[in-house]
Amino acid sequence: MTIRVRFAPSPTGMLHIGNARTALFNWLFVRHHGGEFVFRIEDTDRERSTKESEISIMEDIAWLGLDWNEGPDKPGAHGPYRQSERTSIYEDHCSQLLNEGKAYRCYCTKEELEAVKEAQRQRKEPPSYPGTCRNLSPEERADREKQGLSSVVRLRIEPEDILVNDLIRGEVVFGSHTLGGDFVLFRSDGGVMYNFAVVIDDVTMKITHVLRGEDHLTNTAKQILIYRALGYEPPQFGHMAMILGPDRAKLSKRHGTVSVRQFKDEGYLPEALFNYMSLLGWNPGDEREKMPREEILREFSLERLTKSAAIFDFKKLRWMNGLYIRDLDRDQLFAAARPYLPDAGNIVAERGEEWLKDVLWLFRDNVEVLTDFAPRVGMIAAFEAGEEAQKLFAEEASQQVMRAFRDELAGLDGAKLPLTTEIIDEILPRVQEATGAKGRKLFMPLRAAMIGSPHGPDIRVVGPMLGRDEVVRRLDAALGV
RNA sequence: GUCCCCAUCGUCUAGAGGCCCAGGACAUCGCCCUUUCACGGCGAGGACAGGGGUUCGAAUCCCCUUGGGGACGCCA
Repeated sequence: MTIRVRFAPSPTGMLHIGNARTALFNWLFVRHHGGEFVFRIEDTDRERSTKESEISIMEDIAWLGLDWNEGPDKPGAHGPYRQSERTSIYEDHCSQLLNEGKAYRCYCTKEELEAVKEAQRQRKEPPSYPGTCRNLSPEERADREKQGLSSVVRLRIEPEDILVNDLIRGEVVFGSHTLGGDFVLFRSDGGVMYNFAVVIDDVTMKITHVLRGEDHLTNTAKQILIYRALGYEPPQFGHMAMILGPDRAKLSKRHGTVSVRQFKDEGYLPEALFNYMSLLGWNPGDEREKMPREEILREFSLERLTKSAAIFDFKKLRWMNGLYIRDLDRDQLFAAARPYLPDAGNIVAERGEEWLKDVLWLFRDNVEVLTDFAPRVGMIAAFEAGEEAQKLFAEEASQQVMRAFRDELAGLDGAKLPLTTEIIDEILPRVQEATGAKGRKLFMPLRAAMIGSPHGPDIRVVGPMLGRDEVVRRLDAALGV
């Protein structure tokens, strides 16, 4: 039997990093075993679901390098793949349960239910549906229907222990009485409830393995009851540990960057995010951390999943992203960084693409995310002196160094141009001798004048990139000429 | 409150009874490389939550306590 997994987000916002990791692990598992990946959209909440987020979620999953065999955009044998298009399937199953007496209609109002719940809270009892409409006689039911009362459909639960045989957690037992009573399958407005839709979808889509977050563990008990009522065989379940924020609470917006789109916008590489996420709750069993996609895929196994929740370490992700940036060759770096340079168009028009590539290459060791390039490139391309540079310029010693260097350059024999590293190496000792400045006293003012910051790349390399005239111009500017 | 899950450095983790007075990585600090910053290299500090068992021997198995998380919707 081929293994089939699914990723089933609800399109109510950007792809969250927790969901992305769920998708990633499903993908790793199924691709490792040569199975099929189903993309399903859980849009039964019509209020909050939007087409835009459906699209953006699929884009982001694809950006991460994950692919799927069936989905809203890839019709297959088990569609449709949007829950909003499957209502008749749910309704049929619901009628079946109603006819068999395994489910029943409940006419309680929200107010009545809320009052019951409140009373239970007062008594420090767990909230639970009291079963008011559980054993309505046919007459009572007809009476309520005649009154035009709206109803929900509830599943009839009997006292029993429900065993969840979890791939990751082992055997977990739930008493059915802890589930909050007969739960709702269909809303009074005719909308299907999550747990019911999921079961029917997973069955009809022939899903064999359900890998999801641990927050669904209690749902699993309910879902097993539904499988049983419907007479279906449940799939294998595996509940993965959660990802937490630095405060140990479920990772959410207030922790900062939590959507894949945001990470992309902030200049993270999909390879880095892929690698980092795969290490949250999984590891290859040895000391490897930076692993290419294929290697992770090859070695992935459910047995190596961690059971405890992991705190998302933004710093470590940044570090790893820096590693991946340094893996890029000159052209790849240019392609990757260009979208993050607001001025790229002008710079290329003015100095050419090769020049920009040189600059990016020069800064690649100083950078952790792609957005780090912009300010650096900006300084060198447009020469905006930063605060530290300004301070240096004000010093008399710096002025002397800059003036001496400027005069040397300005007086350069035309035959010696264009400016090269060798020429600068000839000039530097003379400047040093003339001013008595050496070490950082010598280099920092010159660098600040050239790129706008006392820190950064070797001026012996930057000089030739800018050219003699431009360097002189910048020195003049720094000297206040 | 009830139910469920989890528990090794600040963080991610290795560890499936002796190889562990616990290894790696991020972060932090120091040194080296570098006429700057970074990269890179080397090094330091830093953990088996507590208590009972089981065993010749426990980070590893069992129990309790504590701590953390999750779930208790006519949301998904």
